[in-house]
Amino acid sequence: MPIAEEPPRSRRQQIIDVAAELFAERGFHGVSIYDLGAAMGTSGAALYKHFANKEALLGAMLVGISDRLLAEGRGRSEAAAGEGADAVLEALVGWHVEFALSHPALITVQFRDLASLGEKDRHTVRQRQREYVERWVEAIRAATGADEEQARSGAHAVFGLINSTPHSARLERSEMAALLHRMAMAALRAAAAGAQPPA
Amino acid sequence: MPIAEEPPRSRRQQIIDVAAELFAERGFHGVSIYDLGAAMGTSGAALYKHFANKEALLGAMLVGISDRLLAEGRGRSEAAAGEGADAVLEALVGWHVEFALSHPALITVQFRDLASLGEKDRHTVRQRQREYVERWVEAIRAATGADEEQARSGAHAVFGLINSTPHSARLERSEMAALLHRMAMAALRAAAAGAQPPA
DNA sequence: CGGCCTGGTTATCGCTTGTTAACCTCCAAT
DNA sequence: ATTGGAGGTTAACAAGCGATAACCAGGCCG
Repeated sequence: MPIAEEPPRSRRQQIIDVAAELFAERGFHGVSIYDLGAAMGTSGAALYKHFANKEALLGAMLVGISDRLLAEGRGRSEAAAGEGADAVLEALVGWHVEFALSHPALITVQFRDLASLGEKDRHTVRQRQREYVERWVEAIRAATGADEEQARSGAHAVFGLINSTPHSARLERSEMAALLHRMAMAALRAAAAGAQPPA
Repeated sequence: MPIAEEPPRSRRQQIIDVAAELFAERGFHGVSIYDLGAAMGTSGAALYKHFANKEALLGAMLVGISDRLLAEGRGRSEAAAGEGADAVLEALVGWHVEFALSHPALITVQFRDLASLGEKDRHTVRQRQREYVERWVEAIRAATGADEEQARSGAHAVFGLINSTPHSARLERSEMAALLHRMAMAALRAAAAGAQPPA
């Protein structure tokens, strides 16, 4: 049997977790297979029992995260759909803030080392990201009346805002979450102000 | 004479510019000296006529940018000081937006590859950055009444928002500038809402 | 008991990388 | 005219990298 995909979790995931930390600090190319082994308490080569190569490790990491981000984002926004357009946007913001605060390393790696991915994985991740952004675009348009391009650029800007978490991190977590949430919502509502007056 | 610092500009700066582009795409460790040479139309080793080593190139680049960011930020905020606290904040936002839109690659590299710097340069850059942030913190506190930690985290968040530019870039430049400006100001005013009611 | 996955080990290979050395070629100024 | 520096060349090197091979220990299953 070829190197399969299944072993449901735990060793593989453990490696991904410590790798995320290292990649976030020094970048994909800045971390050697030897470093990874050392951080796991094993020796470099052991990694190849779990991943075909270094690139595949990054692939599993980034596909995993973009998958989760999208799935949960979709779930939460659908759950809030009954409560109106504003509630959907709040749900998305809440989820993204929560995720960014819980996994700063993953956030960092995701759009620092996307370019180091193999073509296939990169394509997959990009697709998930596009779909995730699309959710946001729809929610923003519905809640604020912004036009499509405003909404798209606004969404990216707010990702940048929320993802800034790894670079500051002074406040307590709950305070930080509240701050980011507040700022993100205010920024989004301001995004629309170009075309329509606030609907 | 040891490898001096002076040649006022042009070849050295030219190298820094194309290096910034490459580093932004693939990261510091993802770009080889050979790649750099090729992008300059010369051959790898030629680089050592201008920089002591690869790290020194990155150093010159990041020290240069943090220098400029701080100097101009200081200048503009002082120029606006007469027109009130709000004008100072607007000036800082305006400058940062302008810079981010003009030099997306530099922005990307600055806080993607800071960790790859030698200790000395890293220290220098960090100091400039801290001073720059301090300007923002003061301006935010004066304009919104936020407390210190809120202002600091808020500043970082807004940097993230504005620096998101390289990742979206669909709108026309002037529209994008207006959008980012609007969003940034709204986010900053929302940052205060934790402690004081809006002053 | 015997077998065989699973997750390790060490040794080794070949390629790439950063860096240096030695040499060449224009200008510009003495 | 010559000299010297600035900027470039090719060749070579040592180190580090990703990857592979061959081998080994233990726990679970028949």
